[in-house]
Amino acid sequence: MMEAKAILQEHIAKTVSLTQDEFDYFYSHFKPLSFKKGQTIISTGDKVNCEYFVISGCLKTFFINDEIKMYILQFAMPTWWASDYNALYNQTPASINVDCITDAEVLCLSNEDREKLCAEFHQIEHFFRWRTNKGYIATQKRLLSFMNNNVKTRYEELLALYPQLYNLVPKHLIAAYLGVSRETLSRLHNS
Amino acid sequence: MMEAKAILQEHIAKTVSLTQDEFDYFYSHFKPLSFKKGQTIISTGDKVNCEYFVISGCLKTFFINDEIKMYILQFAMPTWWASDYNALYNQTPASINVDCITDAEVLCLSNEDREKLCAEFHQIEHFFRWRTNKGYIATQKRLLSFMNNNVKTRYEELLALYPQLYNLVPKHLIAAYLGVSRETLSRLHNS
DNA sequence: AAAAAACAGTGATCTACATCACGTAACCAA
DNA sequence: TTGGTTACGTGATGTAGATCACTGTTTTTT
Repeated sequence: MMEAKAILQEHIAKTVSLTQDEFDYFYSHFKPLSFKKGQTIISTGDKVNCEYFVISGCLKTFFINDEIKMYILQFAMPTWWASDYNALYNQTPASINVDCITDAEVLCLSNEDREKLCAEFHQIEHFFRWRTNKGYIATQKRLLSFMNNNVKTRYEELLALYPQLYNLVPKHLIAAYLGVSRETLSRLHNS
Repeated sequence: MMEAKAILQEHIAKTVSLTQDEFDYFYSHFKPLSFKKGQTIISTGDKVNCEYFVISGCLKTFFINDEIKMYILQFAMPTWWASDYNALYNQTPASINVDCITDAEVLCLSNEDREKLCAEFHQIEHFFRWRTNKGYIATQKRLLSFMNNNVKTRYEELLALYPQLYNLVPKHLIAAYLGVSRETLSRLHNS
């Protein structure tokens, strides 16, 4: 966990410049946590207080329909942020879940602390505006791809973007991200 | 166009409080524009300089695939913002289009001016962070609905959220928003 | 008012993907 | 080692929605 601070600092520095003192203060609000493969971080119905910055490992944020089907919104890799943002910002019970695909180390930031930091430091508010911006644009692109492309194209798009995923996560999770049955995904290889 | 300023002011006030002087200064960066039904605001390939705040009428932002199929990302109604945000923020050529479903009045804000205002006024940066937040959460919800629900459910969801749409926009545009053929949407009524 | 364009409904057929069912291999934990 | 769970592949069949083709109606343009 030695390098968690450095990883966050480098991540922030890509968008805004903080003095070392400012960053130290910023970092002091994060709580490092370790999780084992399979552990749950947020469950449907929970009160959501934090968002999570991934240092190592891989999380997934997902929705379960009819207690049966799972749809994955995001695979969260190192330097990605994950939470149920709807629940977090609106202080409603979680409607999606977050858990660990692999062992994972994360930094946890509470909603209150984020808002406090945003109010205290204009630069930090700027950082979070840009972070959300990127998420918004990426989600919009994914929505378009969903409307526009068939499963095979979306699969190739995903692997082009995140080649590590192919070996890191089981195929049925990739299917759940693509919104397709695992059988159909399996058959895609042979065509 | 008398009330454009009041409409924007009320919209902003829901998220942040600016003094009248601050708001006057903020407003001075917006340029009022009027468009006729059918007019194009942003076309694929354009350099995108502005985002648009809708005062009256209805815009659509959409993507055209293979010069044939259209997918609508957003119907922009009064007090909504519209642009190709990917192109706007990353200064790349537009990949989506914006045009007018009805006659429309909008307020136009340039990318430069937004960033300048955000840098000058912490509160304004805060406003734009929250606006993007809401867009991000809404887009994520729509993505989930896309994965999870069939056309009929998505159609009912849309009409529940925006009852005006049914009479305001032609059915084939609603089909293009739902990502379904106009024939299928038409058949939905009878079932 | 006439012509043209856009909008809307419906039948027939096609297809991508879902679902069900089954078999096999890999990876655990006791 | 063994039994159990999870992952993966593949055939058979079902179905939501796409596509094509045609018709009628409403709106816009001249």
